[in-house]
Amino acid sequence: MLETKYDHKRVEKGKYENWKEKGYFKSGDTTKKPFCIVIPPPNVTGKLHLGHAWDTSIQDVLIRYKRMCGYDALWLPGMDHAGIATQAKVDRKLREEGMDPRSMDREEWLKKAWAWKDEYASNIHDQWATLGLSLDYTKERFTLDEGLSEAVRKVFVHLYEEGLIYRGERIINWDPEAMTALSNEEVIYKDVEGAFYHLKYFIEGSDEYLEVATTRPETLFGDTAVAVNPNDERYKHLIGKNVILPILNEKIPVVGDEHADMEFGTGVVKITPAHDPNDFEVGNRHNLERKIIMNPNGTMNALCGEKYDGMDRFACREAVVKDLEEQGILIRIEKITHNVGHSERTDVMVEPYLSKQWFVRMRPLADAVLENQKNKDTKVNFWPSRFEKIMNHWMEITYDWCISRQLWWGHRIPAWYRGEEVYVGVEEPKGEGWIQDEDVLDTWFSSALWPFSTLGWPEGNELIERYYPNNCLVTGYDIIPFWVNRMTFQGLHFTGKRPFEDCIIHGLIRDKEGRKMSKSLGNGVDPMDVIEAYGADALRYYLTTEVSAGMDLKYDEDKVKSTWNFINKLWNASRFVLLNIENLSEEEFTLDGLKEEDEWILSKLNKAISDTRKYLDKYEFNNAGASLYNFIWNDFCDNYIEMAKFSADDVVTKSTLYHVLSSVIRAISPFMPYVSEEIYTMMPFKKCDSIMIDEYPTYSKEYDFDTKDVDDMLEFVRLFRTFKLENGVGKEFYIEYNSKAHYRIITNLLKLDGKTEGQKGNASYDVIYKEYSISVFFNKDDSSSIDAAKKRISELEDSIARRKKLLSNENYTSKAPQDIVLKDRQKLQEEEAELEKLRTA
RNA sequence: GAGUGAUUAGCUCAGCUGGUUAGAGCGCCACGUUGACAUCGUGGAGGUCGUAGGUUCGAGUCCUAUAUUGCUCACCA
Repeated sequence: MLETKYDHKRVEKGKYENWKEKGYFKSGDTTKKPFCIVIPPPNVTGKLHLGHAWDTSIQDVLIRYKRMCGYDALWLPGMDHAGIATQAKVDRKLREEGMDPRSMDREEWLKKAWAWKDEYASNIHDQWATLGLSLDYTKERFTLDEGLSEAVRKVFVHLYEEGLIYRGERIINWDPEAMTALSNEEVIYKDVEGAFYHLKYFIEGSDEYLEVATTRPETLFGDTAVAVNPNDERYKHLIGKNVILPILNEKIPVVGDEHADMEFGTGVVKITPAHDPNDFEVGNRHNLERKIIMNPNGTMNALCGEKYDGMDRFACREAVVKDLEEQGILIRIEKITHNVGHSERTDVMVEPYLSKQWFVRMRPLADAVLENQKNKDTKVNFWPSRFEKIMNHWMEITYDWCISRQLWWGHRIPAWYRGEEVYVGVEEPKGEGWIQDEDVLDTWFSSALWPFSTLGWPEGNELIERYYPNNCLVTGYDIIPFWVNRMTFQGLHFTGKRPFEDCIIHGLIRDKEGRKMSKSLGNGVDPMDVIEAYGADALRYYLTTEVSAGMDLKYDEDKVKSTWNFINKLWNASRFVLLNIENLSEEEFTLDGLKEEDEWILSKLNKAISDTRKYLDKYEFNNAGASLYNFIWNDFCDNYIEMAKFSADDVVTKSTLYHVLSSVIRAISPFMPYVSEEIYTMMPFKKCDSIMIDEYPTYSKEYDFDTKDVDDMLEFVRLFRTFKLENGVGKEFYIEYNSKAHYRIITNLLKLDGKTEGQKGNASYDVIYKEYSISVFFNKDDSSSIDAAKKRISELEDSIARRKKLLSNENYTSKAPQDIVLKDRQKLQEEEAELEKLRTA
């Protein structure tokens, strides 16, 4: 039998292993309609955090719900190799062990990385299990699997042949620590303290100079021109002349280019084509030389002169400024705060760097998405819909995607070189002397294929046929640019279909103060610690029902605690029911001859179930949770169970208790799989071996009744209690029933049995509501304190006056919908009747 | 600079296509251990829904402006 207290550790122990062993997580029953979600693959870099717990809990609620609704539910698990993130961590670990990762052999290094992957994958599996996620492990994939790698090569080659992938020299975002290129999305802009250094660039053969302001004086070694606006009257005449580049004392031309903004600064810009994207464009327009003056690790190279060769870029800035000052070139230093790009993974300042990289030509792919989003039958539907704008905006402004990374951990680019020859193909080219590109692809290049590569694409097979497009994708809004957008254009391009019909977007987890959870702030919370303290069920319910769709969530442990209390409440209600229906058999079970309170709770149950289903179908998990919470706590525990106590021997009461409890635990099971299973197994009879393969409860028309009478009685009970408390009636009092209404439930709930005999007190009061009226006599020295009636009368008078005024407004009665006006008229009548009774009492 | 959210009770949040007297949890106050639960029960206090206009018979909800704050994107060398 159940303990008096819910023990989450005992309840959750062993259940997951049992479900997994019995094969309940497996998909593939082709007699059913398919429903498929693929998990956003977590990085194999570490532990899952609260954000993962939130994201996966939502998916598990959905998949369990659909499974119980009779779908062949596939939730496909997997992980992401997470190129740069993993490589950075593996390198760090190797360094800690005294090894230099960069001097290792590539194959040797990869062995270490795979060992790391295995270790972390196993941690993640344990965490998934603890969370209770019903993932179909028979279909688990990893982004570096052979099948997925083949899909990646196929996509690369295909896009190359279509001219949508090309290799070119461009300014890209360079991470000098990881020593790799980055995409725009991997760059995070932060405000930093900096300065404008105003410098003199002397005009050749003259004492005159142009005043050039720059935030990066160390890049002057790469300057190959100075630009002024061709319409700028101040400098127009200088176009075509030369200026002297400081320190190096080289001649560089003055060019006229629109890029120079007359309004900004001095109107003169130094042009460094190899180290600034705008300057690169200017350089192209004027055929300027591209001087790369830095090494890949962020140190200066020989072009900067002997003094600066090998110096770190930041040390070089200081040294250059000092030299310029000594040479009288530095006019002044103006302190400013500006936005500077940092690497998402290593947090170092990103260097705009001229480099030969592979790119995806985005425009045609993005346009296809924009076009498809106009078709309501084939578009990706966002929930909430406002997030579609984020995707569309990105599609409108996106430009070519740099996909090559100078890393080892990832899919090696399927391109081979032999002298000037380039070969791009799925397989290695035949013949001697071919050398494969050393670089790997951006992690997101492979994740973009996840919805179909995991199902076996490019081989056409029954998995693709059956589960693609996926029904849903669940992720946070921060991932839309990185992932959702790329899945969408790749899906459209390669399968001709959207990758998923619905894209459910949630927010970010923040700490109690609203700050992002991060390692540097030390405000992170480990979901495993929360589960240890309150159980997976409490954490899951809390995360999935706390906020409305798309909103951020401020994590508050007290709320997890109160969710635990809610589960304890459900636990104890179940305990009461199970104690009372211990020997109820399936044959005895009957819902014939329902009492009015039975009809009442069954109707409330119906409402709760249909609301819950309605909300789950709209992915409004918070509303679904609230509807179950209110039903369980208010209707079932506070009211029905109290009423049932007075007829607990009745087989109809027992059957009703059974029916309600059985429905409730099934309805809440997707949120709380463990505790619902525990209660399910203790039911005297049940349909299945596990709640997770039983049916989700449905609305049943035959058990929908008019509940007004019981609602009225409960309202009377509330008024009676209020009166007793406010007037300090205490336990000793005497009552008289004043009307012929039946008082069975009221008498029981208020424990009025035996209150019709004994001493009448000196004070008295009539509690009246609708057809119910009871006079209460009790002892009180100061009977003048009884003002509850006055209070109620004045409430009624106010309300009646308000309503009369409203109903006398012809604009209202003629323009408002008639059912609403009718309701007002009825309500007015009721209030007037009640007031009349109170006055005559 | 552009886009997009938020602003409702002390705190954290709900509030669907506009409908009467705006809800929940936690916290607070009073009372209460009757055999599911004190991790509980009963009752209560507490909000002019950021501000100013407008549309409407009727606005937390729609429109305009504005303030504060968050996020995304783009940015000035």
